[in-house]
Amino acid sequence: MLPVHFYTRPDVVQVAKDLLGKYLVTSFDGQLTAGKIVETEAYRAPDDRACHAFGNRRTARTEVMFQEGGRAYVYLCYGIHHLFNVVTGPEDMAHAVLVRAVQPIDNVDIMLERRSLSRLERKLTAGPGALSQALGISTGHSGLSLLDPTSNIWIEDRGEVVIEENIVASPRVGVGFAGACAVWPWRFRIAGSSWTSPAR
DNA sequence: AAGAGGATGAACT
DNA sequence: GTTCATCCTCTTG
Repeated sequence: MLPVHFYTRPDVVQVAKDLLGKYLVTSFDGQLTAGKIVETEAYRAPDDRACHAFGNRRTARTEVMFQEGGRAYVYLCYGIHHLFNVVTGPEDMAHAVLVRAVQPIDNVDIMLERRSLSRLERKLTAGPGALSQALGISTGHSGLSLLDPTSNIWIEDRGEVVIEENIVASPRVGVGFAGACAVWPWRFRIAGSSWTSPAR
């Protein structure tokens, strides 16, 4: 389990890069599933228009983003998809990292069943809605601590190092509404990974 | 109280 | 490449 100071650093862009190669793990009803994080995006209030907490506006939904780093922020997108984010930064800095894709690692059969798929293919966990479904994460888990030993969701360092040269940066996906912020290169992928989401 | 729109994915052509 | 499912959240009145 990653220590609290990994999450509370003030530079959310750096945390988004550092999450590449870490392992996102869930354990619900004794069913443990895990995937290696291969794609992330950074979101940063108050100056980032694409961030739900743009302008440091607090709502019931975004309140968790203002808490100290190390919690899950999960919200519903397009009425269907549950998108998993990691809250970062100290308290009152509404920063978060969206996990956009993982490589399936542990108990792939359980993930396949949750996604109603019969064989291992990229769409099992490529895309933020897809990986949340594969790992069993939903909006009901928003606000959960990733540091509490009794938590059902946490992130592990399994000793893998992704060097800067192997990180591909590009503009974030689906944020065309965000004006000038839309071109900020805050989407990060592990170079050469075949498990990242399709570019748009 | 009502309406608009979204950090997507799947199934089409 | 295009369409559309589907519902919560936020804005406006």
